Amino acid sequence: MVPSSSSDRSGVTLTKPQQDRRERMLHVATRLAVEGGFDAVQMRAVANEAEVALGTLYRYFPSKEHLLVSALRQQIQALEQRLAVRPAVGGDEAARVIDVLTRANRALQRQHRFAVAVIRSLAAGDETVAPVVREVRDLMGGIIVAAIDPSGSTDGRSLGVRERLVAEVLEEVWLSSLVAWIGGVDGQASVDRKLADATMLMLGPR
Amino acid sequence: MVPSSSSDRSGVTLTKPQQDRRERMLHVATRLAVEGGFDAVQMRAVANEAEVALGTLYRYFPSKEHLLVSALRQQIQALEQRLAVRPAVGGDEAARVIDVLTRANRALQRQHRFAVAVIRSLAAGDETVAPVVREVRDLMGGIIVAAIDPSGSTDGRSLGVRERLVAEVLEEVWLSSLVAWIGGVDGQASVDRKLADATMLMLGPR
DNA sequence: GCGATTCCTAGAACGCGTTGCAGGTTTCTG
DNA sequence: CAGAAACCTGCAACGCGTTCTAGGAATCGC
Repeated sequence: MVPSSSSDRSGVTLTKPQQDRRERMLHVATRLAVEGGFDAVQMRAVANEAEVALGTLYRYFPSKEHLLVSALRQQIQALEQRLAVRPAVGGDEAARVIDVLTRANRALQRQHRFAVAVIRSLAAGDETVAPVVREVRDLMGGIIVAAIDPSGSTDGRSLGVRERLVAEVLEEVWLSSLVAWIGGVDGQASVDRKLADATMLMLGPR
Repeated sequence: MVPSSSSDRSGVTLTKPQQDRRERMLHVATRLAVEGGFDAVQMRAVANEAEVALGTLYRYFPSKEHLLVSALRQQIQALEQRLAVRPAVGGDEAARVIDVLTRANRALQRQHRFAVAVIRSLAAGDETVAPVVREVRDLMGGIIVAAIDPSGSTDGRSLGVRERLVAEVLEEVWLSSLVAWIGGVDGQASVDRKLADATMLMLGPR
């Protein structure tokens, strides 16, 4: 595990007041997203409420999407910590994976507006957000891998090729069914169902 | 097959000049998206080049996302037609599915800018676009199902539950890996690879 | 401690999606 | 064919993401 930096940035280290500012901006963005969704996260509003100039906000997060995906990353990191404390339950691989993914979904589904805002940003296809998107996906992939193999081999070296691929596919299904949900194409129950189906198709008995 | 309407709208029938207008708007939107991507599809520009008032454009397509997803629907319908003429090749289910999905991807990958624009719109989560998004997903699902079972039983009544679920999962993987591609998270080759992996995991030999 | 550099603030300004409005034109109804 | 209704046009106006500028504040190198 990395020494002390919990909300790390790539490369550069931030001074204390800078970490504070960054934290405030993310916090305000999260709150506004929870309360009013994508449209309510207005850059001017975030800057004002975080007591920061608009230009500063843009210096830390070069776009609205970047800001929102960063907020999601924070949430998923929190989820990861909770899972480290209370790992997935269940006898076999499939049960554990379904348990973990269902728990992850509940967190999002409790906050539809927030989910819409961040998932939309995740899928916006802005090139400059790519690094953060990759982090989010890696984080989620790691969570799934950990559910498949909770033996604690941190680097996952012990995992077979097949298991790694299964985790990858599940990650895709996760994102995509969330997209279908936030778009009103599917109900929120079908996110869980699709993930369970996919899991059983790949890990369950034929 | 439905009588004569090829570019149908839900319920209402359009007069000839209206169909023409609709066609022009979609055509211009597609061209602008191919040439310059999401940002180049400006509502004023589309209206001007399609020789239509801005208000009229909004009457037909209540948002930019709606317009772009409709353009995608048109393309996928075209793909469906091509596939009807020249069905998927390959001995077993897995090979046929991979063939079809690879072909579908090539069409998109040849036009990165268009792909970014439409996929982004597909995932924007705008509730008013939901009906069109559903159509796109159903269309794609149908294409996959047809690849699994090319026996021609149009309604798919002969298909087992498992096959239906596999098609659903593949549809999710398709969208999600496209999202990863347009976001610059993955290279374009990995879209094909992920789809092939998922297909083999579910339809191939264990 | 002091100049240089980087960071932060306040706010104006631009571009584009979206909406609203005042008329003219086409299409429906009887 | 007359009147009504729906549709279309041209254009002004609003809101918000993003960029830019000018100047003050903090930080770094020596």
